[in-house]
Amino acid sequence: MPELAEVELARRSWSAATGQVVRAVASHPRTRIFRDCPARTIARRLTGATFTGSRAHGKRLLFSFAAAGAPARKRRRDVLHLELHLGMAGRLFADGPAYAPDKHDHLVLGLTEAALVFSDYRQFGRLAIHDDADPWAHLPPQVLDPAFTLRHLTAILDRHPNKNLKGLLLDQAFFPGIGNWMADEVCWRLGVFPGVAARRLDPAALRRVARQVCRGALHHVADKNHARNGADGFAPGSYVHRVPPRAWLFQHRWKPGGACPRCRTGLSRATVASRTTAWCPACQPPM
DNA sequence: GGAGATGTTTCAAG
DNA sequence: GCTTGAAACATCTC
Repeated sequence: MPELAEVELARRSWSAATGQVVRAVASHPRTRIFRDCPARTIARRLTGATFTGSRAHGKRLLFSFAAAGAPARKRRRDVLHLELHLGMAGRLFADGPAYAPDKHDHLVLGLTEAALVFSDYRQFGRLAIHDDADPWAHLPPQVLDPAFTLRHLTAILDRHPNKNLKGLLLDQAFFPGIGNWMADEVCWRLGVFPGVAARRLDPAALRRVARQVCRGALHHVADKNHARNGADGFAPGSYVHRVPPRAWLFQHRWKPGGACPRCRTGLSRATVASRTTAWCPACQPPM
């Protein structure tokens, strides 16, 4: 599930515990989640560390800690980061410090006043520990970054003239954070069949629509006024999961007999770029 | 029981 | 070298 907005929600669910100290780390050490970094390494490095902050980039999450025992004045040097990817079914949530881990809770950070949980029944998610000051220095610009310029996008399209639009949108090196439903949403708003080759696209229109969909997804799914932890009567740490409005393709793409919210034509479905893809045959005629 | 899944990596083939 | 496509991963839901 997790795309841009849900990753942001996941980040916020843990960030409420910023400032607390990790007292204990519990895990299911033999699961695939730990294929990049052994569970015991994570437990050893994080125990005693102070949770100092978090960032998200596309579908990646980075939680920063001040190492255990570092004098306060030196803490800026003794940073370590827990990087996390939610894969297909991973989720993060916070609970009380006495939380009892469930079957698929692969990592539980026991903090002073909360438990931070990474749960993932499919185990496509992954974890890693970084020591560099900025482990994300090499990542490409995000769609909503100022650096995601028309020139930047035009260069991508020029380099991959035969790649199709859907495949382009799903590539995290080009459009970090865009996943299957957001890719379909962009194609639909653009009025372009997802299988169309990059060389036939208008870079300015693609940039504008991709930014619209990213902004809209963050607004509708993870707006701070709606989705803050503890807001709307939800328990602290729980997910508050909104969905985009009915005018978005999102609301119709999985429904049997789902119709285009713009022209009411029945939606088509097929595999494009190896992923299930929905589009409107009238608004996005295959060319 | 079988198919498919809002993801990524790897590998083979064109 | 570049691109595409399929398989693999593990488990749940329909």
